[in-house]
Amino acid sequence: MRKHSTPTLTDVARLAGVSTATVSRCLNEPALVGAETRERVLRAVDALAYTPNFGGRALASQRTNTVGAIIPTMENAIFARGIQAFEEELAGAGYTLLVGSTGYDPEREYEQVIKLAARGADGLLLIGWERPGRVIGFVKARNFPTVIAWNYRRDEDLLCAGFDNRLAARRMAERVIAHGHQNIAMIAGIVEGNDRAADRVAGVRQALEAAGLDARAMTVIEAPYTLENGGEALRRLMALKPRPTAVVCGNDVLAAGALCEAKAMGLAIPGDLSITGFDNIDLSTVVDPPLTTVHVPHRRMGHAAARILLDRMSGGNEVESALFETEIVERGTLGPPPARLSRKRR
Amino acid sequence: MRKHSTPTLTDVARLAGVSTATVSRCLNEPALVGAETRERVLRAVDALAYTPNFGGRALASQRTNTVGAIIPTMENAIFARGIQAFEEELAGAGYTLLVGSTGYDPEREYEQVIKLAARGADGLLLIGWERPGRVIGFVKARNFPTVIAWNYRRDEDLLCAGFDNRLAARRMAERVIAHGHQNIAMIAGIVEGNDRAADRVAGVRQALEAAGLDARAMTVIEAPYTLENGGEALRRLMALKPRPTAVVCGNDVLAAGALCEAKAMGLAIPGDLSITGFDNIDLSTVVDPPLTTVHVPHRRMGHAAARILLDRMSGGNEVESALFETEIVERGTLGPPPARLSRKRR
DNA sequence: TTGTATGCGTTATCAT
DNA sequence: ATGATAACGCATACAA
Repeated sequence: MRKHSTPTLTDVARLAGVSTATVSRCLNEPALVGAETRERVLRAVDALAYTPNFGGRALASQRTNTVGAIIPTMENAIFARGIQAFEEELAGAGYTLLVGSTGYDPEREYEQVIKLAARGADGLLLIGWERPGRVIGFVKARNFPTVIAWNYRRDEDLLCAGFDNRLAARRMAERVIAHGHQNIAMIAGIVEGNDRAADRVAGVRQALEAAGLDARAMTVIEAPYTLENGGEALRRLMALKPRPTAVVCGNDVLAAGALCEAKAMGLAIPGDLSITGFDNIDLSTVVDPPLTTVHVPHRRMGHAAARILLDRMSGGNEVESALFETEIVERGTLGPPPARLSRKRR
Repeated sequence: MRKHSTPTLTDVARLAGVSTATVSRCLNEPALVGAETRERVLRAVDALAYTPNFGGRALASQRTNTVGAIIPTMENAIFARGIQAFEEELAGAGYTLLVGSTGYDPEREYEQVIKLAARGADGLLLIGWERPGRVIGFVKARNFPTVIAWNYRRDEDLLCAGFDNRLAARRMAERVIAHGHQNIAMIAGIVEGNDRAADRVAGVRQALEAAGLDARAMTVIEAPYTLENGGEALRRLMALKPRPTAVVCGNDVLAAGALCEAKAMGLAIPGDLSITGFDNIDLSTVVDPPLTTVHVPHRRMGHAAARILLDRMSGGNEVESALFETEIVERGTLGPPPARLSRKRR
């Protein structure tokens, strides 16, 4: 006896008194089979609780109706909404989504790509553009249907569904500057190997420069996206002299962490300090005061990514990359800087 | 040309000038092959960027080194930590985790089980006990290695790694009562088909009863775990006369939503109203005031579930179900009831 | 140590 | 409309 014996096509065929070919047809092209036979076969399928073996099917048909998505993390909600939408659209077309995460480690991403390819994924979604050459090399060499999400870029042979992280961050920084801030610091994600994080820093720098402020003097603390890191970064920022009057964060989680820590330090938000987020995840509405942040149309982006990929997988070539607009949602953490300039003078 | 042509064992064998069997051995049992041959084979593997085809391997070996986990949702963080730990332990033993979600729909859970079985999963993790008979029927009929997590129960043939949801909720309610509350309401998850949610309600009822309060009179609002639902439920609760002085929530997300709404209504927490959560996810630390909630040792539970499953998959039978203790973490949302009794008298 | 040969469960081609 | 049968890519029992 096998470990847990599973009925096979042969079992069904025997029980129904037909050939395996007929059973297979019943399941895949029911139209090609006689009504009465079909009846009998389906009864047998039911009786045995038969389910087609995936490996066998993949081997014989060279397709899996499976696509893989590799995201940096499942731990926080950043990717949940977009991937969910991606999955929905794919499911509608009969595809199953397999998702793997890397913990922001490029090496693990490569492993995951290989693994998904070995599992016969028909297509692939990757987050962002910056990664070791061999991942892209693999994808291009195999002509593997792939879509890049979460960051927009023009590219000769890879399509994407994303937004302009640099511009979005720039707009937010401009808004902060418009409120009167001159001394702005930033808490960003780890920039190395993460083009979204890097672009967000670059965007803030651009805004400073355009406003005639010293962009290179801006303090940027990089840290993985956790509440604790946000809090710790804020503490370091508040030890600076002069203190920044606004902290632009590359992510809502960092911003929420910073916000809590600031309150714990007795700072009034936004009275003493302004803080902004990025992503507009649920978390940003529930902190007090709620975060002023950048809204990203995650769901639409996920849907678009799926449509692009479906087109590529079916050999199409007409769909184009999709660029999405972001939007600033002003809530409670951005205000004018405190009017303490006089203090210095004394 | 195939859609995206992938090198096979045969290609590697040809290039290395050996048989396919030798190549296979090189990859699976390197010790059994000569050093010089191995060298040559591995070079060929590298040159072709060969990766074993998963379907072929599964078909030939009848194993996939894959286990499936089916969870109600990936949307909020409830399951993230535990599943992460589960995955880590599994990865250490060479297994890959596939996770599917159901949106709390039992029908979809059945589909996912079938799908994972068809994909050749060697084992399965399910959340909680209550589900339509055919899922359990399938698992038992196939003798499919399975572990139940997130809720402890003694069972003749299914093992689990979980905690006592009823008792945990009861202890929390006892704590609330000890603070002097007599009029307690509850915001719970949807109880139907969710034994964790049901047990938590039952636990609170037990505590009331044991304290001589009218357990059946307690108002319970059931809702899916979202911030909005928590907020809306709170509004309904606050319309009750007399108003409850404490709201016990079956989940941190509901509690956070309720907390925000309460503050928006101008209520002081815990001065005017006490609120408690359940799960101790990150969210609970970042709201203001931070949530008093029930800590669940998610990581240890995930690890234990993995060890149980690994044992079952390797034909073992010695590991037992694991029961974990929970712990109340008092933070800022539980206090004594407001002393307004006099008001009624006037 | 290495090679030969068979079978895993399915699909797809070709007959009938 | 249905049935034989040859792949698909790999692991493994057995032979050498």
